[in-house]
Amino acid sequence: MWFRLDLRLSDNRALAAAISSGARVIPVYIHDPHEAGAWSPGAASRWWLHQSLKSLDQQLAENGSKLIILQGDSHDELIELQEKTGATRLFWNRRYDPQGVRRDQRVEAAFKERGVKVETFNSSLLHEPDMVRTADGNPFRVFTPFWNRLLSSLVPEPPLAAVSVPAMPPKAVQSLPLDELKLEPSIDWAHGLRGSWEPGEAGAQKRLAQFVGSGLFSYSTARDRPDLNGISMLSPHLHFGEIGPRQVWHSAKSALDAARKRDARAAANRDGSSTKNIDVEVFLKELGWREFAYHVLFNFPDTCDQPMRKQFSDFAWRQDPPALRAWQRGKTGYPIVDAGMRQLWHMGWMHNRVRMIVGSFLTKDLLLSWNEGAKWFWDTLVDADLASNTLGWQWCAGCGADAAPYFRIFNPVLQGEKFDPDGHYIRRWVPELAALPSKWIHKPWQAPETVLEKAGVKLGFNYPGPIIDHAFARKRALEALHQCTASVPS
DNA sequence: TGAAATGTTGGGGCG
DNA sequence: ACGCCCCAACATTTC
Repeated sequence: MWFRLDLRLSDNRALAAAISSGARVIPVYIHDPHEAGAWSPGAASRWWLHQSLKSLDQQLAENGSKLIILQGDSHDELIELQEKTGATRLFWNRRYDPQGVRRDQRVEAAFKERGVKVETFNSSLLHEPDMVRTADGNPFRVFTPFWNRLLSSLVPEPPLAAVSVPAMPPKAVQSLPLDELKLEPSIDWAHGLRGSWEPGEAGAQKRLAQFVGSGLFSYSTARDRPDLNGISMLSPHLHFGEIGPRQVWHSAKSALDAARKRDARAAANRDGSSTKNIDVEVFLKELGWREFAYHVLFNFPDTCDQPMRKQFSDFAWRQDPPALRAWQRGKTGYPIVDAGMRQLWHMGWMHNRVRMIVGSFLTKDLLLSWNEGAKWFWDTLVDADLASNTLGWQWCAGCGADAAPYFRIFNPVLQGEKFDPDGHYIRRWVPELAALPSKWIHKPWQAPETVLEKAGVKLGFNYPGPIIDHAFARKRALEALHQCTASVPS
């Protein structure tokens, strides 16, 4: 059983099939740092991967089995392993990113040639990324019709229960010690990650239970509020396959069914206008965006570097290293932007509403390339996922599938006031502004001198003034992007 | 899964 | 009573 981004024992189809084959199962993970080229896992992802592998190995140890860890070219290592063990079959769950697909094809061909049967499964998506097409046979480029089509043609199969993995003889194969993969940082900067997350299947299940139990039925409104805990935070667990989308889907649906039954029993004198089904619908739609991201990346594999809309191919994004650095480090002078970037730096994750705001700020206010944003997120996010990251950044820049139109430019002050009305999110992540009254916390440069002084804020000294004037930046972006998009439609 | 500019409406002040 | 102006509130259009 070749583990990759499916580091769990429950609802793992390849693993379940391997075990039910009745043969002795060798669980193996192969670390190949060069395989994905520029999109090899970033620092935050490697930290997570280390913890997740450790967790999986512990789970396997409880069964008397263990995770065999290897390092090197996947194809070569697997061939060698097969020769050593005489394995007769190879199981894995399919990858759908371009590099993963190519690698899998190569391995599959090699093993077929050697007479070893390869069996592959889908455990990471609700659908095969090339399952649905528009009426004229093309991949979808717009989310809503994609999702409608998927919903009408998809009955997510129920998740599989956890399996117990048969014990392995003690000296079956040599495994590298996990530490030897050097996934963890040599200078320990990961305390913020440790304090925020529990990588591994158990941690994923806890998150899911927590969300379904207390956040699901306020999701449709609370999801936009970075100052609340209204979201599942499952993204890194889903990325590493510590939990699968079928499990999430099923859990949300079951909770809805249960709630409906309760409501029906107690419904005597209520109007029955529960919005629970809306909440669940909106939540499941987010799984849908994940599916859409893979649909797009699978069918347009060069979009991780290249804009999908070709008129953006030679758009003159500015070069401005100091501005880029200010954005990365959360020192733009716009509190909501800085709060987001600092949250990212601290915990390897950012609320999605704030991702849109910082993405708009980078690409439209600063006119820096979305590629820069994608690279930074790739290195700092624990949920860095090639499909979602690519779709998200091209959405922000306006050059991708179902992207924000060029004139949609977020005002960081208004966004802050709308989605963090009491400034709690700012106070948590930008402590130098904590004493400012809510009225000014999203625009400290407009606050009266006396207010700033009382709050201990010295603009330009302990908190930067705005790195750029938004009204000016907006006009500049409109002009540049209008030029770019006007010539050729689509 | 925006924001700003521009247009419209209607109440109230006031000559 | 009437017309005029102001302007807030809301709606529509434009970027």
